[in-house]
Amino acid sequence: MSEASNPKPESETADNDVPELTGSGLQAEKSRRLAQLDEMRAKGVNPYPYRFDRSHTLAELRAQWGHLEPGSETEANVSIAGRIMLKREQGKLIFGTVRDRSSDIQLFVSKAVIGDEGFADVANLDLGDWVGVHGIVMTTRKGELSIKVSRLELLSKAVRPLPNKWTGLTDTDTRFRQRYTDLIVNEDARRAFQVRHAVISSFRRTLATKEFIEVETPVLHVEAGGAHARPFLTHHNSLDMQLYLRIALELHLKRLIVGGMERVYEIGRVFRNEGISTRHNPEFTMMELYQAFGDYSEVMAICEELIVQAARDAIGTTIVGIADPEGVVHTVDLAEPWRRASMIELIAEKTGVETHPSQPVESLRALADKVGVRYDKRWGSGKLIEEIFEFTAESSLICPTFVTGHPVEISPLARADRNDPFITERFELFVGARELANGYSELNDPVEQRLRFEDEQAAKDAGDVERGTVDEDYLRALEFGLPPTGGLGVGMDRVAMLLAGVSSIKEVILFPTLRPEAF
RNA sequence: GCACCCUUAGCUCAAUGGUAGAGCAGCUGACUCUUAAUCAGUAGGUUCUAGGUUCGAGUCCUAGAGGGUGCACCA
Repeated sequence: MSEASNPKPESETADNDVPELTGSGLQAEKSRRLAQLDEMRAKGVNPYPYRFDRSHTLAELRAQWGHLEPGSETEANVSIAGRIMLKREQGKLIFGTVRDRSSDIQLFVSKAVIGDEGFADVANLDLGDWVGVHGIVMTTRKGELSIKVSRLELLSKAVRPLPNKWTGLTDTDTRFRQRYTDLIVNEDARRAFQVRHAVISSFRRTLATKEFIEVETPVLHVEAGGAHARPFLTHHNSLDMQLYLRIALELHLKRLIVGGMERVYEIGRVFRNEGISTRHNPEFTMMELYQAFGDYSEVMAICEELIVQAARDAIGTTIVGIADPEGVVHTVDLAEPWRRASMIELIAEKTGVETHPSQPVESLRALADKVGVRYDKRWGSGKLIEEIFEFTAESSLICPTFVTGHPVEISPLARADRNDPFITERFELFVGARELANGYSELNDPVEQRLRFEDEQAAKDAGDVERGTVDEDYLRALEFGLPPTGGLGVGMDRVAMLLAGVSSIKEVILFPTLRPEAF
């Protein structure tokens, strides 16, 4: 602590023994800081104390004293804690910036106030150190709200230097691998995760007002059903059995509707063993809800309400900028009524050709050829229609759009449309050309569900690895009676992306999946 | 999986095939109202890895590693 009295000559004599203390490479820098810790311990000071009691967060401090006149000095003695982000030394004065989770504040450290020893301790602080500060609330002559420091204690030493204080950390690899560093120096990163949190908590509040019950269902599945995706495979030792990580929440949640819970939802991680892109992470977060006695139009309304409310809660507005696939940003008000259009309507809009899943595959293959969609010989009319839709129309769906009327063939868990046996009462929500949500009137006829499962199994047996199997327990549940039910699934990461205004899913997943780093 | 691009100091970035530099962070010194403080000085490099071409490679070639973007996959 008394380094003012014996500053550097000693460490320079030590240079001969500890060459790492010379220079300013990373190793030398760490050695220098670790040596400070040794000096503190030698004086009986614990450089890693157990706790610190603060009187105010920095936001509370700003709320209470944010409007002081320049040159004011209060009687208010406060204690705050945070991380040193900036330091400006000026002879017998040191200015510092401390940041906590809520805000930041300037420290005003005067040698005359804090004393020689305390002043030397402050001078020895490095950017990144955690400190607890006691002092008086004041403003400088220029009006900057500050704390005139009477005492400062180190709460934890940063042994490794922070990235550039002005440019921050921009290397994406390092940002994602060392998310802690990213969060320290990049305001935008902190903000994106605040938005994500606000979205999820908003969903929970909205659903609570509608009397939905939040549940947790298994992640380890005997059969990976509820979606078309390749699963991750794992193994349980004592049962000596193969298990899958879930690819969807759907089938367990609907069992709960059979059980009479009527309104359930789950926000949970699902896992799909597929490619990684700006829109895909192998593990991501889905919200699925099921509501008894409702159909797809009812959950469509809930979907709209959930997302509009989340926008208000997370960013305080329903107006967002949405980039189209060309990168042009469109200003969109999410509060406006969302467009509803059927898949075959949208295909007709783009191609001028009327399609329907009842048509023979040949005519749809001809259209696919015409618009340039590659297809598999095993695909039926329904799958062809979906592919044609994705290829021709999807990229133009910038404003929120409910696409409805998916063919039965591609919707094994959705109920057929009450007016058209070839399509389902299903919708997908597209915003910014990205699929955000999916919902339908749930198929509750156990006999028809078995036939659909058998079609899935046949496709899987024919080599389509993403298709499903016959889930006998789920069929048994349906045999006990699933009431009319509307179901909804929302990709929470993508909603967070939309509202945070970021273009990569990695910006809203704290620790995205990466190859392991070589150490 | 395929194509293209990137990898240089702790961080952000320079460097016609010809002695690897700067800013920030660090260190030393000056400075009692700074705000990315300023000023003077100083130190810091396995140029991602392994080969190759060349009198000479951060730069060119080959292979590999990691990352990014696009495509494929993703109902």
